[in-house]
Amino acid sequence: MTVTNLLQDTPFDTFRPGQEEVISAILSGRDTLAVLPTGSGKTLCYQLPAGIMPGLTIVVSPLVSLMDDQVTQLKMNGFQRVAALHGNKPPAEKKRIWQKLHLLKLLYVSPEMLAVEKIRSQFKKINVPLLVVDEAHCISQWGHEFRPDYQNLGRFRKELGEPVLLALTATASERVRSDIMSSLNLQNPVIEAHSVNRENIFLAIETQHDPQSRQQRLMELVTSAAKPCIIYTGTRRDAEVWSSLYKGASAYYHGGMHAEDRNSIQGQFLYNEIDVLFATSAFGMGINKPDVRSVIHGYMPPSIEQYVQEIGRAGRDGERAIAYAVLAESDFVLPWHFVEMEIPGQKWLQEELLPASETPGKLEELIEGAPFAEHTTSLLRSHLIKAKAKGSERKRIERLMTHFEQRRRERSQQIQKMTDFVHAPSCFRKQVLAYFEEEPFAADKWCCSNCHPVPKLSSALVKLESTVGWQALLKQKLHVGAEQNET
DNA sequence: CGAGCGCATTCTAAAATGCGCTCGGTGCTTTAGT
Repeated sequence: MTVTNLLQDTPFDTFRPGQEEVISAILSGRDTLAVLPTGSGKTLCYQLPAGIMPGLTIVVSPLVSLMDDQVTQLKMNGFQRVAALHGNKPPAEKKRIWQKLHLLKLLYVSPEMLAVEKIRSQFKKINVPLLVVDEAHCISQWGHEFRPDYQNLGRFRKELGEPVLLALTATASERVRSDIMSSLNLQNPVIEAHSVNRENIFLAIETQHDPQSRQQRLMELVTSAAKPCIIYTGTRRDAEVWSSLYKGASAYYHGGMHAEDRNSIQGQFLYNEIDVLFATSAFGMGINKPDVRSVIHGYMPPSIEQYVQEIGRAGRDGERAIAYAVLAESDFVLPWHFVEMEIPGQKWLQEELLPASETPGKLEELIEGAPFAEHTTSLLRSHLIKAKAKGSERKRIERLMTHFEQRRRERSQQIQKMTDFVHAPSCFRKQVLAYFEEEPFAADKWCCSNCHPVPKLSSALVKLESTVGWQALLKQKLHVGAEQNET
């Protein structure tokens, strides 16, 4: 039986690029790292094997909303033996899932769920042939500081008896790939990687001296930009203020809002009731809106990876789009502040933490009052207070110091590379590809502001309707019936 | 680091200036049940 025959029981006729390779690798028992662009049907890569392999496939997913979306999509496609287990579920439903665990083929969970001892022990009792880590770049992007449970997935896998592992993501530099592989303990995995290059997105970057002129320029750009348009901001306040300053209809979106409001705004943007959205980096993961024509950055992302992820939300339909960044001097400072807030420096470690560890009770007091982000405080707490029973204190502090030093170095390098990137006079596309260690490529006319004059944002749409539009339309017609649900 | 806020100061007033303080991004979880 060939892998293609497996499509018989699905709504699909053919595989998209990469899917067949990934599925074959999994079915032959190989660990797989799949770096596939959004829109390439990543869900099928584990849905098919999960249906075939005996037992329960566990999918680790970063967001509750993402889990629920996937479950809804799969059920709509006729795949019923699937559920999501998370804290927003009413207790009665959670209980039902536990009782029917043996009837399920796919179960979505968060990494935090897997950190709960009682939950892990339940999973250890059943047969788990395949463990999937969706949006696997989170291991590297969030796992070190923000969501440390991402670092424990490797241990969880070992506890389950080393099931086959599939790591899925849309963007992963060499650094992120090796981070994923070492964290999940992937031995000699099959790597199915496709280019991060998005030929249809024009890259433009400019720097204004002061925040006022940036704000003014940003407003001009948003006004003339082809819609729908996402404007990424560095702070929640900027998202709110700029949204109120913008003359047309717009909305804002950030992590400090109530879930209902976030859902409602997201829905309105998805269904074109709002075509201008000012958002922090909270917006985007798992959002599949094909026709976003412009992504405008009013802040500098802390890494090239994050920049690529955010601009990648434009032009998913393959038609032309523009990614525009308008930066101000102050933007180059903000990411350094987040490093300061999350990773204790040598000075604090040497002059505060080390002396405090000599006096009983002083350590707790120092950690609770430390000037760091909440998740950093809890990391210090769990490493130095809760873990007190084992090992010498001095040794544990020294290990932490080495760890923090390395993390500061890594984060600093990412920020520095991003800063160098926006200032460089050479082709932005070539720079991005070089960062991802891909072959150099410069698009003919639709490339970047260092290669060509920036086209008028609104012209993107016009051009598409007259020239590229009919081709896309034809392609769509020819593929009717073969379309897969994007996940 | 630096933007933005409240507050005090400042030539009897009013608006402007300056000081010190605060804040700045991403999300998950606390199984159930007599």
